Amino acid sequence: MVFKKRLDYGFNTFNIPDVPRAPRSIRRRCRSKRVVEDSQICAFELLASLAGKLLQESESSASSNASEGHDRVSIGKDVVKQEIQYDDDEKPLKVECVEQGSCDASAVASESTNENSDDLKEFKPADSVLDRASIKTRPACSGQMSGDLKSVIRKGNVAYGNFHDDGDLCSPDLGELCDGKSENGFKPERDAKGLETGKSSIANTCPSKDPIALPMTYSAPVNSKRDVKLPSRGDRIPNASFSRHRNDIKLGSRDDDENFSRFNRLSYRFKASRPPTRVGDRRIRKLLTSKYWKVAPKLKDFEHSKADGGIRPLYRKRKSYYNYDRCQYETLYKRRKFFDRSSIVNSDGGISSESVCNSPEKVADGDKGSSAAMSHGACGIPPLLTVKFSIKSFRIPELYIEVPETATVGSLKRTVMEAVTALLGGGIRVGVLLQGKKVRDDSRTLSQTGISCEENLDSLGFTLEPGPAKAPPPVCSEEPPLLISCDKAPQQLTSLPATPVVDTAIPDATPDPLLLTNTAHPVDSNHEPVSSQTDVLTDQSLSESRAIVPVPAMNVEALAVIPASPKARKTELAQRRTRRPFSVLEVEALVQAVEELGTGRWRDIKLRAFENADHRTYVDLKDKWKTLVHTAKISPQQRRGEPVPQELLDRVLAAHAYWSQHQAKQQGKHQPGTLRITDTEPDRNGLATVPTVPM
DNA sequence: GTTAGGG
DNA sequence: CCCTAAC
Repeated sequence: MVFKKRLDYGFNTFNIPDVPRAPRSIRRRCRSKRVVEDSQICAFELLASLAGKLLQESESSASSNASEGHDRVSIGKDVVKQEIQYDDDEKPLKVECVEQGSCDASAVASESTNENSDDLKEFKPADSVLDRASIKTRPACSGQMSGDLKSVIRKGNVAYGNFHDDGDLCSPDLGELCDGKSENGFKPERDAKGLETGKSSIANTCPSKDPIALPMTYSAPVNSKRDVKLPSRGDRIPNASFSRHRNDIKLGSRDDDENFSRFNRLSYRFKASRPPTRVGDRRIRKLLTSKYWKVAPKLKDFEHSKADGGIRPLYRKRKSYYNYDRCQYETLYKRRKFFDRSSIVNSDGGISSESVCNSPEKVADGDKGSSAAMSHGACGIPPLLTVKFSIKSFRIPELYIEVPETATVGSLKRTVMEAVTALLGGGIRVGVLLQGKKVRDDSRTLSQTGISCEENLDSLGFTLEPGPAKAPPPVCSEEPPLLISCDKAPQQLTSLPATPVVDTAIPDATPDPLLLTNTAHPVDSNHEPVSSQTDVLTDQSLSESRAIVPVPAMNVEALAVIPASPKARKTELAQRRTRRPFSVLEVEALVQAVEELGTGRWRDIKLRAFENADHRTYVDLKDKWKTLVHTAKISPQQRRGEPVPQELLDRVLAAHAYWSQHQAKQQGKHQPGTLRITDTEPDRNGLATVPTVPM
């Protein structure tokens, strides 16, 4: 929380300054500031609550008064209220944008609000951000949320209904959506709703056809209504909030291996943004230096260990794992701090994300884009013509991975992950290829470069290159082009990741918190661990969601940090690992291992009982044992968390007493009489009895 | 890199 | 869980 707050603040500051000053209403201002903080803090909950409300409302209202505008309104109001309370920030921002006339989503929303309060309100439920996401997904999704909303909306607004009806919404016709939205005022508020929608969609796993579409949609609406739109800050802000949500979500998931893996995946995304630290990071850095990453060594060690059965090998292996874990952990933890950035990365499409783009229409917009668009908008340049880019996937630098046949799929994933992490961690740069040639002049406009020509769009590609990302000035870039659109989005395109390295970079913020959410959700909901490192690709739904979400912009923190001081980074680094309480099974395994090996040999214990639990380090085991001993000594009433069977606690005390006397360290041979097991030599592998808990 | 402890 | 001293 603390961190978050910091971030938020930083973000706020950042944003505020960024936002081009436009006349804002006082009210809005207040809101924005307030909101930002609040929303960020508990965006997730807010979303959840909002969703719940929306559903309820929609149900009741819809059923009772379908046609009445009032009903709608009421719903909208409720939603709005909540949003305001929780997510005020975004709105205010939006408002600002609107005033400026630059924001897409926000603009739409504002218009709707102002012009057609009724319709608009109804739509509001979905945040702008959400909208994007939601829009795509909703149609496909059967989620309650979406369904409810739909019904309500339909009743109230024709446009909205149409939207859904199209069903294909997802598809392609952003224009329609946009129009409908704008007209109806669909535009919604971003905050909670957006998240909700995103969630619902994710949860439902509805496969959205065009993940990218959302962003597009976003922009589209703006265009439709108004030609010009500036980039909206609102987007950025929302992103921040989203990112948070995402984090929360992520955190929520855990414990399973799968989850863990997810974690990793997610983490890697984040990781990209944050500066490498610790062992894992170091490794990564090293890896980065070379074009290829080889993971094999670890595996080799592993094999040897098995063959030899010698401790040595195991030891190595363990170490490697340890490091690995470290990395993962770090990533995860850091992700919180960096999540913003990371989110950006993600949204952009991380390495593998597919994003889709659809509409070829020219739109002015801003929010979406991760970077470029935003920046442009910020500048306030209203491009008449916009180019839309659809990025289906990123092309990444060649990664060479070598693993033994005996390697497990999990290890392969980790390996890939590591490579990707390394890549991201090292910093990524986006390159633009036009007709096979790199476009190096960043100051040229798309039209000048020829990118705006449809003929060239086909030959347009984005690449991710290792190397410190240079962060283009986030806010205003000279480049005017807001969006790039290409009908045929070249597959090679990749979204850009903002700057991973980020600390320094202030890259454009990316806007979408949604992505984060989406990503998270999908993962949770259905996806199985995808085979490939990038889950995103695998899952349609996932891809969608991800695609949709743009990803978070850099993180607020980063931004904040920049201005502030380098120290901030430290804080970031400090990110704590997510808490993963030991399960009874794990405790059981730990107790048994300690009974056999004694205390003081945590590395061996780790190897014996938790070798496959990458998230449990020997330090963790040692700490757990410490707490177990303490727990066993206190009264049951004083214990917290998942109750540990008394039987285990008794064993803990027995083993603790035994080894305290025998000085476990000396030799593992002695086993306490109380302890059951047996045999052995602790040193080697003799005892296999201990169950390994896969976590 | 491990251990052991304090925080 | 984190951080560190000590080894």
